[in-house]
Amino acid sequence: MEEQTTEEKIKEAARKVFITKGMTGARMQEIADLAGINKALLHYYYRSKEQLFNAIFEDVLKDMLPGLFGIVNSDLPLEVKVYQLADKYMEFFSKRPEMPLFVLNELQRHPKELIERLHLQKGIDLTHLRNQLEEEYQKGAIRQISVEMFLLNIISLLVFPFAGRTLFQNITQMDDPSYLEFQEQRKTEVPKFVMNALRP
Amino acid sequence: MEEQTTEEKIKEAARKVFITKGMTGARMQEIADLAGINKALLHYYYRSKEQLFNAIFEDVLKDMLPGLFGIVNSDLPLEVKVYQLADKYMEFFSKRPEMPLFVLNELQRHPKELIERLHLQKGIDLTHLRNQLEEEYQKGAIRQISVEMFLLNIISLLVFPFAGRTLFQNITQMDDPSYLEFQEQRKTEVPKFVMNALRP
DNA sequence: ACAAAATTTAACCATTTGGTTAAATATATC
DNA sequence: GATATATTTAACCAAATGGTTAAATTTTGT
Repeated sequence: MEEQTTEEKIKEAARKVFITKGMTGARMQEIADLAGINKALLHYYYRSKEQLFNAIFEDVLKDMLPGLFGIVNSDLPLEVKVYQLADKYMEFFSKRPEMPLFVLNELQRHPKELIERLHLQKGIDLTHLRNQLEEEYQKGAIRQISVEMFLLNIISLLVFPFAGRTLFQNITQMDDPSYLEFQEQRKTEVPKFVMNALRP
Repeated sequence: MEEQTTEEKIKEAARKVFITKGMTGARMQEIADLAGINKALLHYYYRSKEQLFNAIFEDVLKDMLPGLFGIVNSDLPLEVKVYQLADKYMEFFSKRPEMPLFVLNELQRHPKELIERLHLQKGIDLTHLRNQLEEEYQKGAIRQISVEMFLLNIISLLVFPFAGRTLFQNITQMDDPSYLEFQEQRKTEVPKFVMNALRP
């Protein structure tokens, strides 16, 4: 049936608890319970909450970011790239709706330690995308825009709807099924919106 | 000099601590210290941490949302509205950079109690903006777009850069001064981007 | 000056929490 | 079957934390 190692059970449980409760809100006991083991064994695998959290957080980031870099630095035409980014990321976060908020949150609350130690610190090479935007601009295909502006706009449009879901649903009085459908629409609407905005 | 009542000192301190540490991360002792009083007096004013938190959270929301409703439901032309929203909200959050993440976070972590009790539950009437978008579309001034799509796009573009600042700065290796300048640019770039995207 | 309200002091309490320990038991490995 | 590793049990600890209490002191309003 399930060939799940104890460490995997721990990681899965820890991930769930940390992501839903945050580092400060998470309880070691709850993680142990969810993993179906006891606290002693939990500490047998990870000496401290901090250590466990760091392991999980690194996993989460490794899960979340490389895909972004991959598409961004691919040789796809700009428009295809935008559509693929939207599709891939909305698909990804649809299965992990609380992940964005969790990451943003922990990143803002423990900036130094987390960032500097996590392999994250190198950033992503934006040269390729920068050139691509410049070329499209020279061709007259799009208006001028900096990589940073372009990237942040896309990321905002893709990620915020997950992080801000509760707020937005409340403002608009949208129920859950409607919001799911809405998000499904956005997989194509966001790229359309972005490409439209880029027209000269 | 400073005519600050004890309750004001408490609220100011609690606000700071809650916003930077979150409900679970905040400590009553820290709030008392920051307010320049002692724990006994803190409990003399607010019987429990939860009560204090609720008071603060309600304040924060009242601070944050009505302005949005105001502009959205005003009689301004669409384009002016978009520019004003951007300017007002980026100005507002520039002075309270951690507020968005705090609100999103607490809202997601205690949905029922917070939402249902806070006067928030009524939502905002979108009829006016919906009509405005429809009229502009009939005039051929913009392409067709739902209020929800329009609103969420704007909010995403305005709010995410604050909530996701750490992540984005790390991805792009942008330093603090650059990011401030970048945000300043966005006050006009975001409305431009949105209005561009709306062209038929 | 007097009473009421605000504030401090300081000790105290119960609970939660991360973490430890040691012995017992089960499981795998050789 | 012996040995090492994994897991449980259960008791325990120290620190942190939210909260209380009662008495003393200060401030304020009348």
